[in-house]
Amino acid sequence: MYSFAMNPKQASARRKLGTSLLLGEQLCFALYSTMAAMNKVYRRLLRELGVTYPQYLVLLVLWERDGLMVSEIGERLFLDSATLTPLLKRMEALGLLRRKRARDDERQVIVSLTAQGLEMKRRAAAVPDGVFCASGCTPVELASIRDHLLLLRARLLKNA
Amino acid sequence: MYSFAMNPKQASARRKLGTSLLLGEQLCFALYSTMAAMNKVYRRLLRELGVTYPQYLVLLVLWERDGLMVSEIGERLFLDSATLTPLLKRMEALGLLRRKRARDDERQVIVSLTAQGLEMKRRAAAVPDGVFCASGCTPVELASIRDHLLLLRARLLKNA
DNA sequence: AAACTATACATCGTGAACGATCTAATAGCA
DNA sequence: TGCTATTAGATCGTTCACGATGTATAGTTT
Repeated sequence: MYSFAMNPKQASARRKLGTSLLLGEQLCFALYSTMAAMNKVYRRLLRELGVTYPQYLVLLVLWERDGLMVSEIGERLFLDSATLTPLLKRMEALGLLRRKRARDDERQVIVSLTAQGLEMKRRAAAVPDGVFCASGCTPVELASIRDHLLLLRARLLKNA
Repeated sequence: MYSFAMNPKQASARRKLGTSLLLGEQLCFALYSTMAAMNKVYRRLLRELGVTYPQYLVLLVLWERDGLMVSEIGERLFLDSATLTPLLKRMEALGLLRRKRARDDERQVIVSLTAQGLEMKRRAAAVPDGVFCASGCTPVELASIRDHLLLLRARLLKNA
């Protein structure tokens, strides 16, 4: 017993353009709800490590390259200081990293891993495999979705 | 000047499995950051309507079918009452909808659009078009990504 | 009827996300 | 030297998201 604003013909025309007001047809809701489902999987996997997904992302960045400025972490994760500062403080309280002002430019806060933060990389090795299993997709499928998303992201940021 | 834990050969083997610890290769981060970019586009488009993206999702659901229970809205959006109750209260305060207990079963709260909430559908017609333009993708591309994501979402929820 | 279970929401606490605004430090320049 | 602009973070207020828990109602069992 649904009430549509458009008649079926109009709706079909809009569907072809990908611009429907129907929830089930929107790419963005697919993105939103898939992200939520993915988050649920990660939460379960990360619980034993004691970190959240955004915190795990910060660790990924620092495992690739340690001793970054807050803004450099932000560039990689598309987050600004309003989000990162409290997040990093929580991680510092957990003993995963240290934050200290650079001597040569005291505006900068350098973030570096503690021994505990480094050691966690070993324990986190199982996480991507767990996600891979939960996804039930082939590596080729996953890579294909990923590359399409990255293309979409680039276009969205250009037009944002 | 990056420091990898794995040598290139190991990394390549893992890449093939889609289970790398490298940020740039993870589907999940592509999802996460693309969602954030999409959110940015929506925020701009929805600002003149005075609603947030999750509020817009609730409107989409109610425009398709009015007078739903809180839990029915939650099923469609994959959200629970802890998220929806305050969100719906804010929307009620904005005058977009009404919440009232069902007479026959007083556990249920029935959510129905006000005239203002219904009328907003007309003004929101431009939103999907705006997103479509910002995406810079063809309708076929968008539908393809969407369908891949929905498949992934179904598998993730099954294994969550 | 009393006791139990399930359902439908509400509440609480924590952790993001981000626009807007603030402060301190640095850089550029006359 | 001063003046301004820029940069790097921090802070504030609002909104989501969700696990855990509470509460009232409804249904079911004994």
